[in-house]
Amino acid sequence: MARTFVTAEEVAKRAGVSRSAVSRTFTPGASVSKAVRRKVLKAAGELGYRVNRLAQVLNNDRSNLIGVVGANLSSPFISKQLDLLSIGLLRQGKQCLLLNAADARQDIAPLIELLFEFRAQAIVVLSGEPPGSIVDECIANGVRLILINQRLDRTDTNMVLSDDSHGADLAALRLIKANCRKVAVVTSGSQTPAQLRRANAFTQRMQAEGVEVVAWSGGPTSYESGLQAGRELLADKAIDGAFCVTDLLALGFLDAARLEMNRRVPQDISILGFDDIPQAGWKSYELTTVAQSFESLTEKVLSALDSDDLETRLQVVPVTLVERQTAR
Amino acid sequence: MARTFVTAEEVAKRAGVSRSAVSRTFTPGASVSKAVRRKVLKAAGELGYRVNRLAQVLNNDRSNLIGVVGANLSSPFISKQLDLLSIGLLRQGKQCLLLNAADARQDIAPLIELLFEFRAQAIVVLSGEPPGSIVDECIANGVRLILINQRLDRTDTNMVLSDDSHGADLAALRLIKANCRKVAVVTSGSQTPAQLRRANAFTQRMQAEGVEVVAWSGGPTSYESGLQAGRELLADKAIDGAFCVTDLLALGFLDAARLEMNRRVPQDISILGFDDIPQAGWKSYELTTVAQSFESLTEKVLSALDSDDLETRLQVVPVTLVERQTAR
DNA sequence: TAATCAAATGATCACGTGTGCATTTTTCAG
DNA sequence: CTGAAAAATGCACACGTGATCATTTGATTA
Repeated sequence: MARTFVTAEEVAKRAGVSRSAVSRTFTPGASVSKAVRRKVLKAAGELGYRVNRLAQVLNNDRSNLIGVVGANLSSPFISKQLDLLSIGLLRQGKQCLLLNAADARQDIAPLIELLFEFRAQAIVVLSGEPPGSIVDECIANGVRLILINQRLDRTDTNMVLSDDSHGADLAALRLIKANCRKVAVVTSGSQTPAQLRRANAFTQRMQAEGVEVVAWSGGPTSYESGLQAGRELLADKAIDGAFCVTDLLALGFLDAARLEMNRRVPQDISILGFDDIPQAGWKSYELTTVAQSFESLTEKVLSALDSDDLETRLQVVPVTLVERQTAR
Repeated sequence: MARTFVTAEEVAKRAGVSRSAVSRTFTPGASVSKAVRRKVLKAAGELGYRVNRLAQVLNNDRSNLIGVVGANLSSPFISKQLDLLSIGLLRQGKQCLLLNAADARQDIAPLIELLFEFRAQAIVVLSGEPPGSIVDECIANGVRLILINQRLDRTDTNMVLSDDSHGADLAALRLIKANCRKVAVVTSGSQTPAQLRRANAFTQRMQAEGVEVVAWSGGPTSYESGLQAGRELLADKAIDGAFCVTDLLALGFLDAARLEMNRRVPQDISILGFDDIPQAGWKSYELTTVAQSFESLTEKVLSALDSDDLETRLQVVPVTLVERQTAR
């Protein structure tokens, strides 16, 4: 028990060849005769030999390890993202070193430093904002850094993000079309940059159109926070529209409106979300929402990882309004 | 650009000490004088030195890498599991190497072999059944294998699973209490062992009580499959109870019943689920369900990883019935 | 001060690979 | 059959670290 792994040396001895031959057998494009290759593969199979990738990296320096940092991994939005990303990475022959930031407010710098120690080739940040010093360090060490839905004010980092402000604009126009006179904009208490961009763009547009806007903010980015928002905001009978910057918030708000605050949706109030998580399409909700394309986001991230051009730094993915049943 | 990482050698040179001193500075419990440690830390800080964990592993053989294999990472159940697990691993100072099996039916053997190459200390399987040969290989190489909600017929593997049959029993008793006369049991087409255990235990109990049971199976484990099940099954007006072996299925079934097949829940039909995912508690559903304790499951896994006793192989975590509004 | 002992230090080895280099074997054309 | 080119092979080095060991430094006691 607790035996150690088989080494190339042992395989070589058993096959009656040099260790180099073993190494070459498992190195594509290397020069080995058929006969030797066969002997090596036979011995390797019998012993259960596996190349030690950690030792490989030592003189290869291509670790194929991609660090992924994120929080709230069980939220529908992030988990979908992680799902697609991890599938794509595997397809690219890369491995996914996952670090959970647990709390979204937690500083992710220590996690990224940990990834440095593992010589990660690149780091994908699903949520949380890396401090500038860390970004510098990534560049200094040749580690590619890719931020999702995070906009940093620098030109030396890869950023892939949905078109938040345009999405917020779509939401605003939709509520105007629904003839709303007084609308709520709901964000979570964590106030991520993406949420702020959406809320601000929305508010700006609505006010430009002369519609009164009430802002609400609180709690984590969750269904429960949306519920709470609905309970508090809908004490005001005048509110006839709401833009929740996240679907989770919107679904909670929707339930509060219909089931607790006695509103008919969309007759009495129009409710819009953002993200288009699977639950938004469930029959009990049929939420009208601004859809991010998870597939496009992931595709951009993967291509940024794969290609060697460091040109296209900022990639904005278009969003679309998905009409369902919660807007008049 | 694409500069390489700083090595201990360079730090030593800058600090005017030997490389050994650098190594010792970063090795807890090693013998270094205050003065040298200070010089080393200063130089390391200036150069941005990070220990190379991959090189460490080479003569340490404690990689601290834990392989995690799973499919459907964006499903509420699996993602919650992964969330808790990755947090716990980080807290234990271990790293999480995530491999996404994409399709639940996919053979996970190649993924586990890949983890061998990275010298993973242990492997946690969230979903999918590893072939026996792989299990043998894990043991031969001293890699601890931990299966979640997967019961293998061998005594040399760690298994952590919820008490499926008891849970199914709870569900059966609840439907009997609701005076159901003809009930449906819904599984997905993937028919995982866990799903089968639940369905079988349920069916057995119901039939023992003289209640007629109709089985339905199809599609992936998803909301949509539950919807489909509801549409097809509820053409039969006699069905007055349903046990869906997964909450996702149950929520789809519930929506089909109420919104498409014109049933009142729970007056006309009682619907039970299994898992207790967050959505089950949402106000629009209020699903009565058998709850798995995500926390307990994760805790067992983590302790199995941490401790060195290989005694307790099979750990069964109790389940509880959560009463909400979908059972009469 | 001298003797004893603990602490600190540097050189060296081991970990498991891939690869450059020199050498040997095989292939092929004349 | 011979000579040249090509392919295959083994040796040795490098990758970056932790640990062992002998040696040196510093502190403590008589």
